[in-house]
Amino acid sequence: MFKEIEQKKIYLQILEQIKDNIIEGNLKSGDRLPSERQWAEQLGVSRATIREAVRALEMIGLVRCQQGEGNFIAVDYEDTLTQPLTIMFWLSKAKISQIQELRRALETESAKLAAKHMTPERYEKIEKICRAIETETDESIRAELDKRFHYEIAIASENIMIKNVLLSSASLIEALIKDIRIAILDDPHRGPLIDQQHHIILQAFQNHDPLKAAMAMSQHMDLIDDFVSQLEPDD
Amino acid sequence: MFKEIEQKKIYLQILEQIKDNIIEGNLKSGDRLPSERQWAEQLGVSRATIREAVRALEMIGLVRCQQGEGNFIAVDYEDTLTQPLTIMFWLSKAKISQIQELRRALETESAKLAAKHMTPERYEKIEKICRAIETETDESIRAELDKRFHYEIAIASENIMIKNVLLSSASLIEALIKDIRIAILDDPHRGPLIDQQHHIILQAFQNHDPLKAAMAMSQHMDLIDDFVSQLEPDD
DNA sequence: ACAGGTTGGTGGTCAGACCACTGACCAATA
DNA sequence: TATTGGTCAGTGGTCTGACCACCAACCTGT
Repeated sequence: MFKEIEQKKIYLQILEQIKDNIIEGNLKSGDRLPSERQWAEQLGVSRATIREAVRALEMIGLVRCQQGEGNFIAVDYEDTLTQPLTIMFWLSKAKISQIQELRRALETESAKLAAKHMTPERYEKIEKICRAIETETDESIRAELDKRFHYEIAIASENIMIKNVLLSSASLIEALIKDIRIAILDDPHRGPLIDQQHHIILQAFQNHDPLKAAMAMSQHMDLIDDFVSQLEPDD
Repeated sequence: MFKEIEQKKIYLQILEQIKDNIIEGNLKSGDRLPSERQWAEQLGVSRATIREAVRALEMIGLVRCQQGEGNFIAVDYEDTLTQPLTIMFWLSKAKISQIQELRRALETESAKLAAKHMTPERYEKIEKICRAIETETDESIRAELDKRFHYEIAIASENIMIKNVLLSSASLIEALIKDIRIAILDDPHRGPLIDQQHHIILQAFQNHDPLKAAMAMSQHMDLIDDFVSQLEPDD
């Protein structure tokens, strides 16, 4: 008979407005938001309310706050999920191996899509990184290159959702196991094997063979699985 | 020589405290937080600051705020990612097919892990849902059962990270395409095919065959892929 | 031309106030 | 007695106005 009257919290309304403005193109990465005082006046709300909205937006990585300078739309949304994912990890008392399984799922799908959409330019870029890994001797640089290898594949997947979730989970793992890449790359048993696996993945890319790329990446992930389960035995 | 002095924003310090308290077991799902006034006094900060922290926590689904009642730790963290994922989707102007690809990656891995860890009790539960789907005629109930089918598999995967990301992306898709399940299930061509696919998945579970489960689920996802790409043609 | 301080604007925090809402208690009523 | 409706204390939601720390840009005297 009577409709329920529902008053959305103001900060959610502000979020809506920002979303709409971004979709319409009025607001884009790096843009500066109105100053809090000015904005509050425009919207007819108090500064405290604006600040609550800004705080919520900052939490999910959409807004970057710089004291004395202003509030800005984030330059990229890659880290939008890192914070929430980290929280979720702690709260649900998950184990590192579970994130690794998550990463495996995304990494293989990412490789699959990358093989599907691979372009000569991107292939060359990734292959160059691969070659650099083989010749580099400094372990921390090798680790950095390995990171870029996966990063470029994620880009080449042309799926921004997978890319972002993948990067977030990867950085969560790295935050939990400091220098995990170095530890894995540096093992003399694994080193050559990794280079070989990289080559198989590359080859799958070159042949636009999604299935083979996925399988190769999955085997590549096995290495990391082993490493993780080794330092985090099953209960 | 000298370390940079960094004054973390207060709301981040509060987040840290909550995290620690949860990890130590002092704070658990559904628990009530101190009232804002009381809490502010305890921590020696103003209520506005407390509120900014609460707002940030609410945004990522960790805290539920009920006017006149109090602030509570969320009963589950399943929705921790839904909001950020939704924002990310809008901001990066992603396409629905990209979320679907994300979901595919997680759904197949979820099935794989579920087959690995399947117990008789869980199998029975899932099989029961499957049978109910076949006999049910009301399409909206069928859709609800289908949702539970996937939900139980996610639970059976025993990977809470994958489960939560999966559920978030699934609910994002459903938010974007209202009644997508009904639309897919209701197609007379697809109906029997779906039941058949469910059976294959079940069988893989029964045989503890991760690979087969993953493949079956992947084929199951093909159906949804088709549906999505049909109403969202490539650019 | 330049090193110095000044100044206006920004976000960060605070204190105190009022409103809307909830739940529990209690009195009046049928 | 059982139900209704009011009261009240406590909660989150919002507002106001103030002060601080910080930054960038503009002076200003050398």
